[in-house]
Amino acid sequence: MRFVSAEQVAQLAGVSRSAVSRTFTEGASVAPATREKVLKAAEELGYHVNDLARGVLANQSRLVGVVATKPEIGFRAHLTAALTKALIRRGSIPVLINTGETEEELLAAQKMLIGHRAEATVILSGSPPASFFELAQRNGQPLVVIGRAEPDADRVLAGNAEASRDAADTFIAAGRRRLAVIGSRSATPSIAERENAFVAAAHAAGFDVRIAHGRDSDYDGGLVAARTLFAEGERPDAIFCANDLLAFGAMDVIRQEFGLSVPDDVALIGFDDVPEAAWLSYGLTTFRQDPAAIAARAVMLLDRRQQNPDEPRACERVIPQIVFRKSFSKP
Amino acid sequence: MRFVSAEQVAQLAGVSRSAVSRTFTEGASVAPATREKVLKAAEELGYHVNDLARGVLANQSRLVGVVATKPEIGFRAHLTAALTKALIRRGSIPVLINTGETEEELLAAQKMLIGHRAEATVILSGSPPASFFELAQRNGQPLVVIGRAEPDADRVLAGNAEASRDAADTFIAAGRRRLAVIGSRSATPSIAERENAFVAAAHAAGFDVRIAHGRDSDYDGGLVAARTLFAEGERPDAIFCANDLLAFGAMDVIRQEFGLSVPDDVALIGFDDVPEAAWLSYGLTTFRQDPAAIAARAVMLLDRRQQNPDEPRACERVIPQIVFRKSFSKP
DNA sequence: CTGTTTGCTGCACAGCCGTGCAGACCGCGT
DNA sequence: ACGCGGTCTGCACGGCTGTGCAGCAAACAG
Repeated sequence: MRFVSAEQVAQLAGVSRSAVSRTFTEGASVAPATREKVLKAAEELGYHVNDLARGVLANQSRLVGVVATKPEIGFRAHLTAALTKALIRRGSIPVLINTGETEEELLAAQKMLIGHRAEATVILSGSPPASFFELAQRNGQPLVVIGRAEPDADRVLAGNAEASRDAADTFIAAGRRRLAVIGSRSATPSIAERENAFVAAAHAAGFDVRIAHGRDSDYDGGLVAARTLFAEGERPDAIFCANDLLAFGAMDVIRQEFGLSVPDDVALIGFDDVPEAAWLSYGLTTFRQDPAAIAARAVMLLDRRQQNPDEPRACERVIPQIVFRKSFSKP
Repeated sequence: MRFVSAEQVAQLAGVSRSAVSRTFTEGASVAPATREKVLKAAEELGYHVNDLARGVLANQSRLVGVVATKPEIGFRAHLTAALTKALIRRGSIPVLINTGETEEELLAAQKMLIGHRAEATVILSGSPPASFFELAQRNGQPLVVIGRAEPDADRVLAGNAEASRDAADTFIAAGRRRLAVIGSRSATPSIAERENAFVAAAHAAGFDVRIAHGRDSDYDGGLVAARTLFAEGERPDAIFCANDLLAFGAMDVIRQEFGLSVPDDVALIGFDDVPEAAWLSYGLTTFRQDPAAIAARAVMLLDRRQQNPDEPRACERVIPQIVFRKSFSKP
């Protein structure tokens, strides 16, 4: 099945193909009468300019790759959605590459994107190898990385360290003494940074921190980590969870399996503020990350990079704000 | 910033552009020696075939549009992820159009997709106007609709009616008598179908059904609907919720605001089986929909349609199976 | 009425690629 | 040495588009 081409429209309208092209080009010089004829013929045939061919000519495809692992989970789902929306509003075409963490898969995705001359790639997760950045650079493809301190690309970072320190200080100010932190073994850089910053801040204040890990940074990870924390050793009275999903898992174990009260026996703080954090069953105190704000920064970096390819790498920071709910009240 | 072109590779390798093209074309005839030279030059320059131009030539872009409203919410997040994964595996390039429900926005998205010669469009939500189908048809663009009985397109349907009838029968068989159903005012066809089928089945068995609606089919909608059900009138002892999110909201209101027990005072059944349904706080009995299975059917329909454009519209059904958890035990 | 300006139009080319076709070259048989 | 078959190669074209340039007609000024 063939799409309608400008040639066909030109024939029907009785003009040259150039006239058709000019009709659909902003600011080109066409007589109103011919323009009318062309538009009518186009309408009749259902013609739309072939943006692919236009892109080949102008050397810009308007495609932007969004690379994410498990884009359906937790905060990443919201970030992905916000990003695609922002890209569409900008006139770009978001290509969602839902890939595994494997290096090969990532490189295959990159080949696909470079093959289609994607104008830029935004990376939400996974740990791209050095060759990834090198190839992108050589093809002049701007790269924006979200949530990872990657010096070879523009990046948007959450204030993980600041927030985590804040969490530790607030726990301590509220009189909590037996601190713990829950992270995961398959930690993304963000998760690891939160965990480390919390531990460092607690140590700096003279407190020890028990550390527990789930397999992944999800609900099941929270279950597992909380069970190890409460099954033996000194039970914590305040736990900082590296993201909300971990916190939900932990909270459920604490309440349902150990019969303890949140926040009386154990205070909890999460990270991300996904909508579930406000659900009545949880009421999780957490650090709010605004996906729309992060997406806006990413798009801004993209714009800037495209206008000015040789500028030094930039880094945007979005500082999360704590939102107090039932799982830990303001001291 | 320019991408590397085949011309440049040809020059570096000291061959003609045709040789380069043939090197990267499956099944073309190139001498091993030249192939080697070309590959080496390509590697050195970081060359990748321009799939856009290739697409212009072959009249196929490999782009597939995925149109969804709020792709970050509930089951739709999982469906979107599964679909993009399936498309990538098939060698297609998923373009995620995250659009509002507005007719204009939908048509703008369609123009974008047709302009880029997307080979097909999969629609996950929204109610496209008739002109949408007409334009797609005229441009020979296959359309797959998920979860809506749209006669002008191939479609994948969940067995909403079967499942909802099953829910009613199971409630009744368990001795529940005061039935209710929770839907939403901004109902998608799926939600409405579930609601109606449940009511019809209950009526057929001689039972009345109280109906409550949230604004949207989400957690907040569940809160609002449950409050109206329990604030006045005869309190139900069994509620069928048109999706899991509604069920979570309803369950939280029933337990936390009215101090009732689920499942002792009120039994609940949801729909979708999102991961949260298995969380300890909820343990929701629900109908499992497998996003991967639905995605696979959608891709299958795509394949079939592309091979055989004139075949009559097809309809695939995926029947959900009930998963029993704490919120309502098997009678 | 004539010269000049203005506004459009069509031609041709550029930007990528795949591929039919004819010709070059190599190896081989006689 | 010469013809022949087969493999590869380069040329040129086709598939879409945007745009510089030259030419043409109309409008306008004198």
